[in-house]
Amino acid sequence: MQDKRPTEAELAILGVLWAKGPSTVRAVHGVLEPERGIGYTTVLKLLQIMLDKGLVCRDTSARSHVYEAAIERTSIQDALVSDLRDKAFDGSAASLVMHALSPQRASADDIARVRAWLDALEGTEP
Amino acid sequence: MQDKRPTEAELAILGVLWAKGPSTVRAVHGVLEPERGIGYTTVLKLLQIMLDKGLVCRDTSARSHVYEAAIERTSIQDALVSDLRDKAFDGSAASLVMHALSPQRASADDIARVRAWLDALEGTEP
DNA sequence: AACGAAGTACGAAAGTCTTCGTTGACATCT
DNA sequence: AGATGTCAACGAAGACTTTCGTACTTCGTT
Repeated sequence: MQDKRPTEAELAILGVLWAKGPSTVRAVHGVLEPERGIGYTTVLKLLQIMLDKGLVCRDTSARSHVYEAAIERTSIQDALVSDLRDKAFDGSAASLVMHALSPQRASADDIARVRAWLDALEGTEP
Repeated sequence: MQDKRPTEAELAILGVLWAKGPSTVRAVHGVLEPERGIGYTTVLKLLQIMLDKGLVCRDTSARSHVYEAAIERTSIQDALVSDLRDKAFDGSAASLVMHALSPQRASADDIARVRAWLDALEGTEP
C-alpha cells in the first residue's frame, strides 16, 4: 500500500464507487457495461485486484459483497494532477492550468468559477 | 497514426526533444540516464517505436541519426489535460484547476500568474 | 431433493510497455 | 590491415493491464 495510482480501468470503477457509494459488483457492472461494454467477471476481477492493492474495501457479510472506495477522491485527484504537472508541464502548475482553462476547451462557467475561487482565496490569505 | 497519446517513457523522451531540440540517441540518453538509469539501447528502441507511431521524425543522413519531436508540445499537453479532466474530474475543468492551484501544492507565483492571465483574458473577451 | 439463478474465486490468454542483450555495420586509430 | 569504439537494428524477456471462461458455492423455488 504505497503507490496510490490506479490504472485506467480501476479509475473508472472508483468513479462509480465515488458517485454511488458502496456498491455490489452487479451495481458497478450495471453502470460500466453500457458505457464501455465490460463483462461482469471482469469487473469482479478488477475489484479483487483493487482490494489487494488497498484501493477498495468490502463488506462480505452478505452473499453479494459490497465494495467501497478506500481512498478519498481528492487524494487520487491530487496525485494525478501532480503527476501530470511534473511529467508534461515541467512542474509548472500555472502552465497546466492555462491549458485546462483555455477558452477553446473550458466553458465560460468554468472560468468564472475559478475566478471566483481565486477571489475568495485572496480574501482568506492576505 | 491516430492515437497521439504517448506512454510515460515516451513522454520523458519527448520532454528532452522539446527542451533540447533535435538530438541524437546519445544526447537523449545522456539526459535520461542520470535521472532514471535507463540504458542506451532502451532509448534507441523507444525512439524507433515512436518513429513508427509518428511521434518523432528523424534525419538519417549522418551516421548518428538525429531525432526530432513530430508533434507540438502544446498539442500533447492539451490531450493529456482533457484526458485527465474527463477521467478523474467528471469533465469539470474548474475542479481540476482548483486541485492544481490548491495553495498546498502551487506556489504563490503560480497563483499570481494565473490570476494575471485571467485578467488579460477578460480584457480580450468581453 | 433437485434445479436453476446469482455469486465468488481462480487461472490463463492477449495486449501493451519497458527493458536490454546480441549482432552486424561502419569508422577511426595504430 | 587489424583492433577498438560507436552506432542502428532486431528479437525476446519480463512486467503490467485487461479480459473472460470455467469451476465451485450458495440461495430460493419447485
